[in-house]
Amino acid sequence: MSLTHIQSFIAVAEEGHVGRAARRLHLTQPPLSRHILALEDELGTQLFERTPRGMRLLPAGEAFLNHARRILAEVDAAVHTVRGVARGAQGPH
Amino acid sequence: MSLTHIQSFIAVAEEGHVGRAARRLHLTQPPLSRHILALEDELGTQLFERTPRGMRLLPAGEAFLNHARRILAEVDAAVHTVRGVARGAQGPH
DNA sequence: GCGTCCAATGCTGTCTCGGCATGGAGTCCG
DNA sequence: CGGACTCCATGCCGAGACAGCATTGGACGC
Repeated sequence: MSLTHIQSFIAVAEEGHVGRAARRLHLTQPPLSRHILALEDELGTQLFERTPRGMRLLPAGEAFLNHARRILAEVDAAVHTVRGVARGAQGPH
Repeated sequence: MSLTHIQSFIAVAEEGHVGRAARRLHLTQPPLSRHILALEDELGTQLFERTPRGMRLLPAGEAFLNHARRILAEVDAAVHTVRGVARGAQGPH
């Protein structure tokens, strides 16, 4: 499980389509497909239903999506907070 | 920025010592030291003060520690939630 | 000053990972 | 039917990342 995998998952969930998600992430389809498979393997359950049209979220996937977004948001908040603290402690003299 | 780096950061912050943190993570000291340096580089500020005794958190590091713990906790929650949903949707027939 | 203890760095082998090419399943239309 | 099309999955390979070993460099304490 890595932040990259989580990002890939969100993109696929939102696009419903591995190929489109790949373009959005400036990646190609095979590695992205493997990210999803790796996640499903690690979590021990399928997150998507494979349809001829693309990928549809399963209930487990819906649940994971909520957490996934929160994780990335928290990472983002961490970066901004730290930069703010650093600026505050060092910037204004 | 990766979950591994975040985990490394927490261990060093809690141990105040790269070597001890390395043992705790079943890792050696050099890669762990590089994890911290990579984080500091990415965040654009130092997180620790290097003392002859080890590593002491700077204010930016304290701020990051809070977020870091929340990130890992959220990841953990995600895993458990998904496993729970999968169990619920599949286990009881 | 010398031994000790710490993190940082140089280097190397291995493993990961992304991209290319291809496979295989399902669907639609003629 | 059958061929074309659209998906995701997989085999393969080369580049880059990363852990570990060995060593350096700096700071204390005696």
